[in-house]
Amino acid sequence: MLTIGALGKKTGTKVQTVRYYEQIGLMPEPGRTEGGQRRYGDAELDRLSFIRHARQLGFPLEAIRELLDLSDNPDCSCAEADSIARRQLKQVEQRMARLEALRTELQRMVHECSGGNTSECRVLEVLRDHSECLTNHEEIGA
Amino acid sequence: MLTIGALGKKTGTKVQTVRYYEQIGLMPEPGRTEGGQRRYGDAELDRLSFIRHARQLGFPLEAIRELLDLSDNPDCSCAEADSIARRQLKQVEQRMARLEALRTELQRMVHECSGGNTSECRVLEVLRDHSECLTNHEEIGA
DNA sequence: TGTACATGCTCTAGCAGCTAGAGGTTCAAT
DNA sequence: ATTGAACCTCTAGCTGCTAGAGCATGTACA
Repeated sequence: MLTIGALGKKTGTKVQTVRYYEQIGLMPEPGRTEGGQRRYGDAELDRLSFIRHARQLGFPLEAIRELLDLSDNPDCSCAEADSIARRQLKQVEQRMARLEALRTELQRMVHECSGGNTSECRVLEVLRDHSECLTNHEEIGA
Repeated sequence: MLTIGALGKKTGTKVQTVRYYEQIGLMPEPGRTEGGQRRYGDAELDRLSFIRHARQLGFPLEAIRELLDLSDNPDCSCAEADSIARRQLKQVEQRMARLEALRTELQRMVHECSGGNTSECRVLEVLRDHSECLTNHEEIGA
């Protein structure tokens, strides 16, 4: 039986995060000691490992919830899990493409900066005038 | 003189967002009509364009605050603006490297999935067992 | 001049996915 | 019995917005 701290250590999860997962229903309510402390077994360890691994791959918690459901029903078709993964892959590819464009623009800004004072700083100039940009980087935040 | 809605339209910013920028001190308090509605001039238009452009390039609001300060003092050395841009470039490059690793892993998951039921789904298997991963993707969220 | 109605106002709460802290309790070792 | 680390709950905060309630203003048209 593991304490919440031990569970956290084994999975690389902060204690608060484990409790948070419980709160939003991603982790089950565990057993408790007489004094009210959480104790975890192997099933919970596996589940949390699954969650953390999926998080490392960038899956949002809602997708992980679905994946856990699928994983709990071994007779379901795996098509759905596959489509969740494909969706995630697509997102990653989109973000990469966007970052690529940003990198190009930032490199250009930085390389052209000659080091005078701010009145002739290329970095600030480019920010002031969007038309100086070569690439499209319309959407914010992706 | 522009209403907040017109300003938003010109810069691709939602009205709420403009007010938010004012609230956190990134945009100045504008003049008001007798009835209390905000009215903006060209200086504010330029400032908001600057902010939005920097956001599109992924700069966090705090960095933008610094860049605006620098931009307001044309005699300062541009070294600082340069270093902010370099920092941002570095972050973009780090994120790209991370996404690259994730993409590889997700591609592998997806390509190996043969389409049976979930008990033998590669997607779920990989998530269950981290040791199946080829790449390191330790940190979450980057 | 009246009236419709788009747009404006403030205030509060919510999103993801945690993280940190206050103030108090339990557990395990000595 | 006592210490001290680790646990408990609860609340609030982070980034960068976004949405909605409930009301006021501004403008165009008849």
